[in-house]
Amino acid sequence: MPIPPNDYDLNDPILQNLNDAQFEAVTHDKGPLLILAGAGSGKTRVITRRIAWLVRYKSVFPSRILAVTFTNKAADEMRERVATLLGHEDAPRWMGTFHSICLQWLRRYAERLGYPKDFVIYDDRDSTSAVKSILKRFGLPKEGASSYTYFIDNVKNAGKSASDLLAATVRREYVEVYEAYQDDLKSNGAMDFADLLLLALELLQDHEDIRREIQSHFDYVLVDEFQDTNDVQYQLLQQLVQEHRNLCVVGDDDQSIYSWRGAQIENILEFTDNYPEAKVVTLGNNYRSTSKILEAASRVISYNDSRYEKALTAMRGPGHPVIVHANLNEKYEAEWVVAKAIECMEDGARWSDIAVFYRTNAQSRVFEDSFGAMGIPYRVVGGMRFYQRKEVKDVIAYLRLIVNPADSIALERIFNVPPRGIGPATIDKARAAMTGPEDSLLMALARVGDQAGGAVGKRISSFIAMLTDLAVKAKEMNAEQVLRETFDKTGLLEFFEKDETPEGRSRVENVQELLASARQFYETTGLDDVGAWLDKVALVQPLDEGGGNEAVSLMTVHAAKGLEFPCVFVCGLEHGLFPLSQRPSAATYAAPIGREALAEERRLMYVAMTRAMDKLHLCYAATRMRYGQTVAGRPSVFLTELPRSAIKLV
DNA sequence: ATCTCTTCTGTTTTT
DNA sequence: CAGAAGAGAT
Ligand SMILES: Nc1ncnc2c1ncn2[C@@H]1O[C@H](COP(=O)(O)OP(=O)(O)OP(=O)(O)O)[C@@H](O)[C@H]1O
Repeated sequence: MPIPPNDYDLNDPILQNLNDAQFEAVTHDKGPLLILAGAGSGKTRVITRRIAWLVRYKSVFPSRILAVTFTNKAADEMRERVATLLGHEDAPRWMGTFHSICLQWLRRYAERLGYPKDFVIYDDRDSTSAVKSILKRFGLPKEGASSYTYFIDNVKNAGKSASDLLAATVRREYVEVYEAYQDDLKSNGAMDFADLLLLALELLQDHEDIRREIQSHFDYVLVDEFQDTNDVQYQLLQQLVQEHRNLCVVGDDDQSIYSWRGAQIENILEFTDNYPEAKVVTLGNNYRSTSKILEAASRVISYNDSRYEKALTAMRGPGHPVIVHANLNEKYEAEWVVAKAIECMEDGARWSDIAVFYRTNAQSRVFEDSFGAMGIPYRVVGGMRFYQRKEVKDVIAYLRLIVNPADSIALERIFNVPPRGIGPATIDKARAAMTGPEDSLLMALARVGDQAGGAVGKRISSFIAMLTDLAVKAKEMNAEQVLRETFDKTGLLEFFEKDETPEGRSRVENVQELLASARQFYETTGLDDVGAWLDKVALVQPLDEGGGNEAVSLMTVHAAKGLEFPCVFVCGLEHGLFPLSQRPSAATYAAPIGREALAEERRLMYVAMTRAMDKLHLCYAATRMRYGQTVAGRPSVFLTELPRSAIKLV
């Protein structure tokens, strides 16, 4: 029985501290709902409260709500906030990224699509390896590998099939490589990130019974950061809510920063074309930033055309002006940031209130050095990702091969790590001996070994016996135990330990950390299945805990999306770096930047600036090391777009 | 097949 | 300046 509005208990934490527009959105009943609003206007607050409201006031079962977030971290945070409002037992179970949600469905239904239940997930490096081996097979130059990978990812994110491509004007070899790639992954029992979405969509579109089953699970679907969904994701949503149309999407077109991953701003701007009956709520108050910060950010984004203009009023006082500072080079820049960070701390901020943003991960190095030199705790969020490191990938490749022996990319990685007398020539033979999609590289290698006999044959058969043995044992073990057993049987850890260079030692540390992460996974989830841990490893990048809770955060602007900090530094504001130009040649620092690309860079700048609550610093360096060479830069256009009245040059 | 030394090549952004 | 890939020696 719905409670009439005047009976709402406004002291209920679920309904407290909401303005009229927010309240309206939170308590919207059935049917589509679009919340299109600027930065810091409380969009995430609305979506969180709305979930709680549905459960508490509409008696919706928590398990019948699906909430999609952009990152796993955002999902964790939302789960935590909803749990605070409702208690842990009433927090919805289905909260996560599109990828993690699709994976859960695919684990159940993969066989219906001709994939094994134990399929593995390829990251972009694995994809590139797969492409390279196809190029080799086709006799095409392997230099182009990344452009093929890029092409394949784009095509899949746009939801196009091979036949769509043939119609379009795409070079034939691209289509051929694309098709070979899909076939290879399938026969390897592997899916890449785009497949997780695309194949989940296929489940819903082509399998009536599965569609009904999944659709009947959810009464309400809510999506945060909707401006960064791609076509496939949007189609998934449309399938899910087909019957009840209870779809709530939340976003800001000015914060769309993932077009390179297929994100379509049109999804949010044209939402009402697909859902004409949608209720549209705009939130016009910014609660996060001081008015000077908001004024500066709003001015910058106003230089973009074709936006959906949203009035945004600062709810806070003027505060400090935005500080703009020029530096001699990137080292001075980092030192200036550290000095200013110390000032912030002396003014009462905690280290964790401070964040440093940059455009590219490579820039983090100097800041790490400078904060480290002053003994200030810091953590690098994202960055050179842990699970992508060579040694970590090697270890994981063993586990993948144990779970899924068809994974040829994993086998090619580790067949001779540590060296066991099986060389590239032998693997080439095995590859040539493969008979078709039903065959696997590992089986072919076994046959080659049998035929060869002698020393090589013996090495191969003992390698295969070892893997088989591990696979049998793994069924009875959790991930940590399998890792230890693998180290024991392969001598992998000793192999890494033999290298006593600093890099070698850090490799060993990373492998140890991997063990710890596997142990922690088992302790927190109770899942003793190696496959479950591999899924987690593929989808969730670890939050870098270096420096503990009380640490300055260093991250790319992309990683900062959705976050807020009292004290923010946006660094490297040079033409060619931020905005970044696509082809930075060695000689000239900056190439021309296209209009659309510049607009997206500007949105990125807007995201960066609007993360700041109290203090915002913008800085750049006159020269910077790039490719080991010092190059001169000039200030970013975005700096020239700042309003005089809100900034202070120091 | 393996090890070591040299060349080269390349850089957004992330699920 | 890396990190990967290639060449050449053992
Ligand atoms: N009605 C309100 N009264 C007071 N503070 C609010 C209100 N609504 C939101 N806030 C605060 O404003 C800040 C921004 O909220 P939130 O993160 O939900 O905004 P957002 O629209 O999701 O931001 P962005 O899109 O920039 O990530 C938060 O600190 C939140 O607690």
